[in-house]
Amino acid sequence: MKYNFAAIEKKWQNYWQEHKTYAAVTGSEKPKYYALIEFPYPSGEGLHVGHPRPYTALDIVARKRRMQGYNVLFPIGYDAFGLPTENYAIKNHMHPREVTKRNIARFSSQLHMLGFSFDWDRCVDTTDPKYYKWTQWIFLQMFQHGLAYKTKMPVNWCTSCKCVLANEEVVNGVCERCGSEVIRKEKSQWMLAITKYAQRLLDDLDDLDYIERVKTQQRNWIGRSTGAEVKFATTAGDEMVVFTTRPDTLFGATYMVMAPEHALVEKWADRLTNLDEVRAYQESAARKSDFERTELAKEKTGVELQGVRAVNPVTGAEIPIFLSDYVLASYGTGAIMAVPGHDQRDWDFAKAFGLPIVEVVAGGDITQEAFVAKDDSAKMVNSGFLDGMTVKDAIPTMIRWLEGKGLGKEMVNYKLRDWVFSRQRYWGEPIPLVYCEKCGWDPPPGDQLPLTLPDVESYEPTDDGESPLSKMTDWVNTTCPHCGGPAKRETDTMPQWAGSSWYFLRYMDPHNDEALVGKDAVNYWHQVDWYNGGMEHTTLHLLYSRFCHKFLYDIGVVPTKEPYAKRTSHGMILGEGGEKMSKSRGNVVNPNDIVAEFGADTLRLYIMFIGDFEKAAPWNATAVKGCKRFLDRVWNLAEKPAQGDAYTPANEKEIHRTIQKVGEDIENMKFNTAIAAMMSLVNRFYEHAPSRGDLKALLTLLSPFAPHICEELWQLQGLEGLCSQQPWPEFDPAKTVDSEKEIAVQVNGKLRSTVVVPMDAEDSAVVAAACADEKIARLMEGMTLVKTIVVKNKLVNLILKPAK
RNA sequence: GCCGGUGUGAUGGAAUUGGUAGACGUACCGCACUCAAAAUGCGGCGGAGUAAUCCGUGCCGGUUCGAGUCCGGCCACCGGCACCA
Repeated sequence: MKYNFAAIEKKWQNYWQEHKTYAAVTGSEKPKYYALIEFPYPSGEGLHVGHPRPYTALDIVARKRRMQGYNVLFPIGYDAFGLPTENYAIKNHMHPREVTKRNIARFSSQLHMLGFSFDWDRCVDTTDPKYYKWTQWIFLQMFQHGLAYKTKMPVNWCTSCKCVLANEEVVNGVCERCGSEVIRKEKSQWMLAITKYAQRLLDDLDDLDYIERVKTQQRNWIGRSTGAEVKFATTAGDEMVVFTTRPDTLFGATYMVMAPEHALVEKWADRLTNLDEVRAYQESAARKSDFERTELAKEKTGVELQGVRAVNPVTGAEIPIFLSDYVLASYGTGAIMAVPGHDQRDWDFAKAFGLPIVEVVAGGDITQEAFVAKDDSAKMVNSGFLDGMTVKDAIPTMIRWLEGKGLGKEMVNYKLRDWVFSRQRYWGEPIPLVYCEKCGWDPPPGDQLPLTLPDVESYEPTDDGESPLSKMTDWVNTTCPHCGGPAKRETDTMPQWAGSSWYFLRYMDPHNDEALVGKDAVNYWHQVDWYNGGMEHTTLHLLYSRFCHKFLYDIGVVPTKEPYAKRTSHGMILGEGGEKMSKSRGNVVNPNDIVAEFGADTLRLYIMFIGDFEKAAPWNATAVKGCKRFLDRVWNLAEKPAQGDAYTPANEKEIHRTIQKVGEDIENMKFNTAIAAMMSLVNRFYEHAPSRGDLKALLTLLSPFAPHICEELWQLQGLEGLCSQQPWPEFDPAKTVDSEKEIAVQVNGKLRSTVVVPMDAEDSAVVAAACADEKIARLMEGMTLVKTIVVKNKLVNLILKPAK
């Protein structure tokens, strides 16, 4: 009989679904294991061949854990709010809800087709009111705990999406999603105070089992720097507060710079003799997009605030104050002390504006460029009481001096900004707050959640920058829950990342209407044991969800500080030419086509065999055949019942080794070499006919990778139960070793021959065997053996010198 | 500019972490089966050389009995951050 993959795969998928073979059981006596993949955004295009890579990898892990006796939670769901769906709906005059429904149905059937062992009863959909009730609930909790606040601020505005973006969503000055220009716009926005968690998000990384590049990327994004806050007196009376990482260079501060948006400018407006010039500069800076600001980075621009001067607290000198957009309003205090001798940006500005440059750290040539010492052992000069000290000592000395005078203190700053949490679009969770002129912001009357998304006539984004919901006056106008007076609902919706910040908790208890997750469930499942996802989410979803989880920990909803114990990441599947797969390049491979031609098991196998799991790998249409051939060979070996449940002596050692190799490789995500090992075993079975016991071992090892064919062959062998429910096979280390070993013989470090010696042979015996070798004996003629190096069971190196 | 990563046959990639470079697969070549082709099975496959041998893991140098692996200096490509004081 031929290997009829289509029929076999259908048969077993139906069987698993009917029997709920992969259902997770909350409260089971077995040890629990929670394996998680990032739930997909159900786009209109359906799955492409990149999706199954992480899915298959963790499916393999989940299946192996089940065989190892764990109660496994391996769930799936849909992150379905978001712009692509909304844009599609607008274009095709459909309701986003309908588009979402259709896309989810398509994704579901494709995921079923690939035979993943998801617990489908736990499927979630972020756009389901029963789900987003709890997304809204979390937001309200944050609001009530002072972590959500509304403020008018310059935000990133995508000119095409007509929507605000988080910093994390702006890439090289353009919209991460559509690539359009992003400009700065003053808007009143809901914010989440993720910065309050910056230190914890940083510290707790240390104990997590995340791959290193994820940790460093998050650390860089959080961007902690230590230094001091310093107060400068001004001739206007107000203090100017700056942040600096180099308080040791205070003697070299020859001027001050404030961000163009700095609040003191307004306060000092009356005193400024060049107010028109200042206003003009402010306006030109405000008009610049982020992109332009960074583009023009080389040329420093600015304007002096004439009429007010600052006083350097250590030199007592009056120094000028400038506005310049190289100082960012959103970092530190929005103002700096400029030390042109030792900061290149300050140096550039000082040169452009003819300002004095003073050397306070010795070792460079400040007439040529700013001197930024590579280490902190450089010596202070022109710095009064710091003279002669190293930079290392001068920093704390200066901080203590400032503290003593009440002029400053030690200070920590982060690059991380608060999370802009409103979007002016329709297809998102409504923010459940109402505004009353008298009472301010409050949860809606009756505090009833979910606050469902009303149907509107048009989903089009508006040109005035307001959400489409703002046009729904019936819905917008409501009553104040405090005073009963007229109030208005918030019309912005939440960003895409809201629903995905906590979905892993919902999987633990997806049908609970009383709580976002029940105590029993969360105490049982605890946290995700292994989470795999894309690097592109490192500073977005992954950081947001850690923040969200820490907040839920603080209010007692979850028992762990961190959501994910382990985080790994997969490389992208590229098109045949090594370029990214995309519709416009026309190089997208549709998994349906591969499944139709070769079957799901072949696709799963190939996508895991394609290369190093962590690295990008180009798709190769002809190489898929190799995996199909392998399964054909397995089929031909095992389709007819074999005899004998013991391992065949000829195959035994190879089987034990393969069990060890496959088991270890799965744990280390080296799926490609695990498959190579099984291919080798099958090649051996073609030389030495396998017993039924040999085949059992092969089928159980292979079943996490290619579950359908293994289940079928298990049955054809007349074996009991399901292959996928067998215990994971054990290996005996003693049976993996050879009795004899071929070792390399080197002469003066070069490979010259090989000899076979008994395992663990004595060094002297190895040397003797080597010298007895014909080729070696020839090389030794007329030479003296001066030294031998023996590496047990590996090689022997003979050092020879010409005999004199 | 700063921080990561990568560089191995025609090709995707292996290499017990300093110990026989190229496992496994693809492509290609040969043989068997076939009228023939496909499929399948078996064998070959880094380069040069008839051979003995020599050369070979981006480039240059070093450490070592021994380097794809460690160190120093370059080059190329990929990713992240980027006027963060």
